[in-house]
Amino acid sequence: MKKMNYSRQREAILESLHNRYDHPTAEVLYNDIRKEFPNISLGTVYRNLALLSDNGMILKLNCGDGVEHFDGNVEPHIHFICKDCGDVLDIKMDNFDFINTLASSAFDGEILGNFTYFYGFCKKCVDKRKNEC
Amino acid sequence: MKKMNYSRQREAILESLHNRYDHPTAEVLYNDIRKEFPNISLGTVYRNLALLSDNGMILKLNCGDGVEHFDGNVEPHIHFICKDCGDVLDIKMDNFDFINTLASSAFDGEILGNFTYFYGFCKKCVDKRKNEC
DNA sequence: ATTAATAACAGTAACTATTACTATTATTAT
DNA sequence: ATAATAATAGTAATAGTTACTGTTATTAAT
Repeated sequence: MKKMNYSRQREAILESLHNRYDHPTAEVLYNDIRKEFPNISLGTVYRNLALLSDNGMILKLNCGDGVEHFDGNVEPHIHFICKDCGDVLDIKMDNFDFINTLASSAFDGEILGNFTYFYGFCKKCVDKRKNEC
Repeated sequence: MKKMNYSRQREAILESLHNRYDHPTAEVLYNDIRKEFPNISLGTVYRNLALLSDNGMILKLNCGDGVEHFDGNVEPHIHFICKDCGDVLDIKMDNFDFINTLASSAFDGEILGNFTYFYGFCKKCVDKRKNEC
């Protein structure tokens, strides 16, 4: 692990990530952190997100929208993507890695794991739709 | 569905996709098709891939490497990504959408489905590693 | 078969997300 | 306090993708 000096910007990025629930993109974090550090540069945000995820302190997520999302919660958990608002939320469900065994027996190679995202409508958007009717 | 006139370029793209097993990117398809149509433009490849996937004739895959991959097989099936060579292969396994039910009971919203990718080493790369030892 | 309407094209420019570069500033160990 | 260097802001560069433009190909109607 490369030596890391303390930096206030990096601390703010990590803190912002820990205070959120929606697994933001670099751009979203950048706009959030600019309230506290108006001069922070987008490059700093990207560089620190890369450092933090390389060191296992945050997760980098590919949610299928072509943009990187970040997660301050490194405990194993599952992600849900809202088709309506695009938010990425956590699902605290039991581990289902037994599907790896199902896949192994149908595949001629070595299965190490899976990435799985659930999608649908989050509570917020389900309620919004109800109110529109 | 928007009106589509016949085009030789589009036919070649679809045919190339049907003849492959590795779920290529637009760039890879472009280089493949240039053997037959040396003047085809990358924009034409992208435009046709978008048209074909909008019309349900091919699949657009987000495999987590930040680049779009395409699949000429629209039958429901599962994908595997090789950590070594990057190839995206099919797994013909039983449907495991019962995990949606597991997720639903742990989530306060509406679960419609999941995307799942398995990863590991494909047969080709497992064999390559054996030979290196 | 000709023609008119327009879909598709090649080539290029523009755009978006991300990474790399550079001169300056901040942190840390001595 | 100082020296070494990590981190920064600001900017330039890159990669993947989409949009634009004038020309060509396809189609449907005469």
